[in-house]
Amino acid sequence: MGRGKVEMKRIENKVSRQVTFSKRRKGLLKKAEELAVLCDVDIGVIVFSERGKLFDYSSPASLVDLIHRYEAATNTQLFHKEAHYTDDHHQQQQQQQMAAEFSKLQHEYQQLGASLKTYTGEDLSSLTSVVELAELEQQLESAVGKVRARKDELFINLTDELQLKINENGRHDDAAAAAGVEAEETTTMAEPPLPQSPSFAYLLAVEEKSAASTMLRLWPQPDADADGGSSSRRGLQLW
Amino acid sequence: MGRGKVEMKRIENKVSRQVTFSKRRKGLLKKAEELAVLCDVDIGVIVFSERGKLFDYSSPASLVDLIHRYEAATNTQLFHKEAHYTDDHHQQQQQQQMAAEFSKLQHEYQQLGASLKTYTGEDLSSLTSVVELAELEQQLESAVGKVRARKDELFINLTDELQLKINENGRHDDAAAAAGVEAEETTTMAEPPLPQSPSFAYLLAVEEKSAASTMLRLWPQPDADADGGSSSRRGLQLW
DNA sequence: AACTATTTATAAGA
DNA sequence: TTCTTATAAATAGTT
Repeated sequence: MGRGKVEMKRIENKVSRQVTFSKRRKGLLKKAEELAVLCDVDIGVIVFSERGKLFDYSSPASLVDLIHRYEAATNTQLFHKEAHYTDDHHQQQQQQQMAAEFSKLQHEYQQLGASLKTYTGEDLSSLTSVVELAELEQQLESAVGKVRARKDELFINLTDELQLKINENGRHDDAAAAAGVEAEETTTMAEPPLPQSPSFAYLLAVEEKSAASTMLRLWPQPDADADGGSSSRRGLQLW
Repeated sequence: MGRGKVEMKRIENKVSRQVTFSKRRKGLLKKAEELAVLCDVDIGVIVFSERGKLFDYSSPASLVDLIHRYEAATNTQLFHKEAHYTDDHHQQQQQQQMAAEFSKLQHEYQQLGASLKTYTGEDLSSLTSVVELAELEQQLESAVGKVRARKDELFINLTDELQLKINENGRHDDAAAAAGVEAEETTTMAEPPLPQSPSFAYLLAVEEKSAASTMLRLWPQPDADADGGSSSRRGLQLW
């Protein structure tokens, strides 16, 4: 409809193209409006110019509504709306699971804390019977035994090392009685009296406080058994 | 363009309207395509018939892409896409924070567990010096003292209650030596021998296991002091 | 942007 | 629906 037929291909002349775009765009939107009015239907038109400028028409509904209708009609929305929903859902599930684990861990943490307080004797309210208390007492004594054993082990290693050093230096032949007695605590047998050196004396002074609580202890089996017949665990302790 | 002019208003005749819709819709889409081709632009057309049927045209991009471009150009997308983004972002932050707290709690939980193992004597590897071990020993002994005190307190309460019941019943004048000895553990002084009753005997049997570990204990001050000079805490224990 | 020759779209009828 | 056709409308090329 013009002075000549136009080939249905891109107009290479830029000016012509832009002019045509302007004319035909106007015509398109007019046609769209006519169709919408005459036939009472929903129409939306989106046009982007070469430079990216937006021209649109929609009636009677808004283009946004039309887009939603379009998404609903084609399930195109899956590409972002439902994808988002899926992500959300997944994320929510993860978060809920993490919250549950968090809560669980929190509970266990509190339980552990309570156990520790019980073990420290700081809070014994969870133990209501004499039996329970006695069991805890046993456990604690078992722990004391282990700690003491380890301590003595370390202590003896230290003294041995010192002995070695002293022997290498080839001096210090004084008789040191007190140190020997304290070391006997765990070995329960006589060791050669340890020579006294300035550094060794310092160590003994540091340990004197704890060593003083375990001067003499005798019993059939020093094993730290968790439970069982405690009737066999009898002995004599002097401290 | 037809046999007569048409008024720009809804065509009331249904058939005419539908026919016109069909013709003009085709024309509109054709015009849209021509515009897109001739002018090399992006065009999208959405048409819903009265009955809701969708007719669309888009070129060269897909309608979905056009819709995205439309959303981008108008910020219409804020209505759901960006809202979703905001939610996501917020949710992610929350989740990260929770993850951080979870990790922290997990660490603290493990620390507590290690403390407990240390306290139990189960794992003393964290204590490398004799001094540390000696301190733990002291703490444990303090704990033992507290537990023992609590146990004895409970025990004495029990025996007192029994005594009361027995006195109310006004019978049973047998001499019960063993029970008396066990009660002495904490009181450290002679109490009148407790009369023996069937229920009391039962209780003693229940407690015998724990009571067996503290048959006789003598020392200047039975206080369970946390620290201080332990040089004064000496005594004799037979169990 | 206006003009106008011409093409195209389409209303009405079949 | 589709075809026909008279005619309204759109628009290419010109000014």
